[in-house]
Amino acid sequence: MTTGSAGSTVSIKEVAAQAGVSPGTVSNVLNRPHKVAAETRSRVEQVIRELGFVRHGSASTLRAGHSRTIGLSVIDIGNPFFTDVAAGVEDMASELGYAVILGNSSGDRLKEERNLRVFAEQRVRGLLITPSDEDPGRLDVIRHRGISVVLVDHPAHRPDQCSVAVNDITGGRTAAGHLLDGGATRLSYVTGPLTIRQCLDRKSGAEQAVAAAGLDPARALGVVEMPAMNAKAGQRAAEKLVAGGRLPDAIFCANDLLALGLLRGLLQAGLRVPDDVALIGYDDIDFAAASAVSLSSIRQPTYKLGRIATELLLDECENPESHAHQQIMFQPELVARESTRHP
Amino acid sequence: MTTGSAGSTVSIKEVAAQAGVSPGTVSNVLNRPHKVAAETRSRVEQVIRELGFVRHGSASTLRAGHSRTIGLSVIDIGNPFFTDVAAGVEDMASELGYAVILGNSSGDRLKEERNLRVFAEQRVRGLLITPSDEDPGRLDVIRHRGISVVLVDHPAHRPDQCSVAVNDITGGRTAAGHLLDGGATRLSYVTGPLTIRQCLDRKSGAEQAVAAAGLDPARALGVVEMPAMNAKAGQRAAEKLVAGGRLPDAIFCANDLLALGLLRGLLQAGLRVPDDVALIGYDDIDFAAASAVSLSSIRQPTYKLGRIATELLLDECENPESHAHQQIMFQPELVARESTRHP
DNA sequence: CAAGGCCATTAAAACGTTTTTGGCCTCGCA
DNA sequence: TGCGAGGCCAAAAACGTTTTAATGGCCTTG
Repeated sequence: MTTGSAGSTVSIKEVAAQAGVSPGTVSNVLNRPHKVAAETRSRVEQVIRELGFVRHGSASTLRAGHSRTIGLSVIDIGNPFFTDVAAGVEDMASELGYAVILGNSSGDRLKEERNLRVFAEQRVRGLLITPSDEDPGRLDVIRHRGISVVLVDHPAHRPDQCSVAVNDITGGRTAAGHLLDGGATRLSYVTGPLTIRQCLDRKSGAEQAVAAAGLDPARALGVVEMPAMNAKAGQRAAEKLVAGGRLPDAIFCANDLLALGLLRGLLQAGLRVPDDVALIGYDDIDFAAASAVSLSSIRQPTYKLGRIATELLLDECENPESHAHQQIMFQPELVARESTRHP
Repeated sequence: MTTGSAGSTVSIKEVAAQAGVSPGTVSNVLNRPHKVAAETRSRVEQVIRELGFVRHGSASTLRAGHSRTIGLSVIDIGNPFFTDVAAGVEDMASELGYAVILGNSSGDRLKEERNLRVFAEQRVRGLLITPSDEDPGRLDVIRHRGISVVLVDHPAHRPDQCSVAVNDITGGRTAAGHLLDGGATRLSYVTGPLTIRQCLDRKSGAEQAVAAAGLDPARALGVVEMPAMNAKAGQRAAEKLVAGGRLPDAIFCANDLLALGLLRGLLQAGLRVPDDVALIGYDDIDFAAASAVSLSSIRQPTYKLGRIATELLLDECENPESHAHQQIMFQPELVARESTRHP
């Protein structure tokens, strides 16, 4: 008999009665075990097990003023990048005893607002968010409630704010530099909307690399801007490039989904990768290594991003006085595979 | 001035005072708008907006006895299959005003238990779970708390339980049948652990198809069982098959991740797909269509699975008396692409 | 004109914890 | 033996909402 009776939920009071102590003592066993005598403690713990007591999180939140949940708002849970981040968040949160409420905005501002509202209602202890645009106002209404916010995959512009990001300029420079190292002189950058910071930064990096190679970015770096960042858009980009004639020597895609679609389009058009055209993606998602011509990419520490962001957030929540805000910037890493194999 | 003053959180009492009504009336405006006079209602709503009031979810949960969150426990959030399901759950829950707490077990039973505990603490209104094994006992401790459970991608064995699943036997039969239709006579089934129900059911289906074609399953259907179900395992399976000589005419993989890895392994070994060997996967994840040789697959209504499961769950929670338990079984669908193009 | 019924609202209790305050008991020391 | 200190625990208030029972006013009806 290790579970309580069916259907009913057992409260701290019943545990207290059964153990012959007061509810306050049971609460202490739960939250400040060191403050209660060893013998009493073990007796209470025994009863807790016997009755199958589990704390009522809402009552706890109500009285304590804060919950043990954090909110995670991402732009596209279907993108393996965010999935990996979410896995990191979930693991770290779980280790620290927190639950994660997931909000997926799908890039829709209305959905994002609705999610923020839910987070506010749930009185999440803190919020992890990859903002879908640069508007800081929406976050203020959360912050004004006293909820800490950590930006994920987005550098904070203000010092009173933690953030965890990866240097996209370096990444863009590395990717383009790698293509140039392979002998390419005419590059294309296939990207999603340039209103997205990541896309824009990677473009800047690529331009830097082109300039550093003594070329004129305006001539040597064509830009193909697609409305979406998935495989379908990548394939359309390939068709566009092929139809336009005068293919570049090498192509840099703003993410791997685009690159995989592009790869397929190129192969279907009878082109060889990397012989006719080299190709590099971004994110190094699992599928990059598994595609027919394995895809070179720029690896980001996604899982780690999620873990660290969670750690920062909970440190800020639990130790507000000693907490030092940090804007962490990781460096991405080149992963060279077949799609950019140099001749 | 549409937001309340910074730092402090405004309660229902302050709204009541400001609007010149009692807290109970404000609560009624929130929960039973029809019970309050139109004029009073609009006045209260006005004040709510002005003060930026948002309901304290925990207080509400505590008093009302149930929350507006549901738990979602999946086996591997990194698998696009589950990601799609999660997206469906999240969308439907959000539409119905519920938040989703995500739990990822990574196939680890301990993590699953920990997640269930968190769900219990949070007093989730209901639970969606893809059980990682057949043990029903773990769920009983949740159900005994009065929390409704809907099984996802797993048929319920009991009539007092909702479930949403896809017929894996039909799927296996369809996949193998398609390969046989293409002229194959020697098949291989590359699968994850056969302790996983889905893997086993798909195998049964494949055996049925082979038998229906007048062949002996024991001879015509080789089975390659891998410990994992990702691309890496698929590639190793390819190496295994190639090294073993005597390749099959066609290969059926228990999921697309395996198939994509296998595809790469075959191509690297200089084999042509589908000319030398045909290949079909399972799940029809996005990447299946984007691989160099586009992958035939068995499509499951994943997103819909998530939506319907959520709908069933919340109907059960909100209308316990009128709710009729349902065990829904969808039929999967063949998606033929290049990897099984018949000569 | 009085009685009864209906409607909108209020007052107050309750949900299950946490936390503060204070009291008892024991132990050590003078 | 007396006193102070400190450890352990009990009692009670408080968190913000929901909900039930009660109240008051107004309208209808006899």
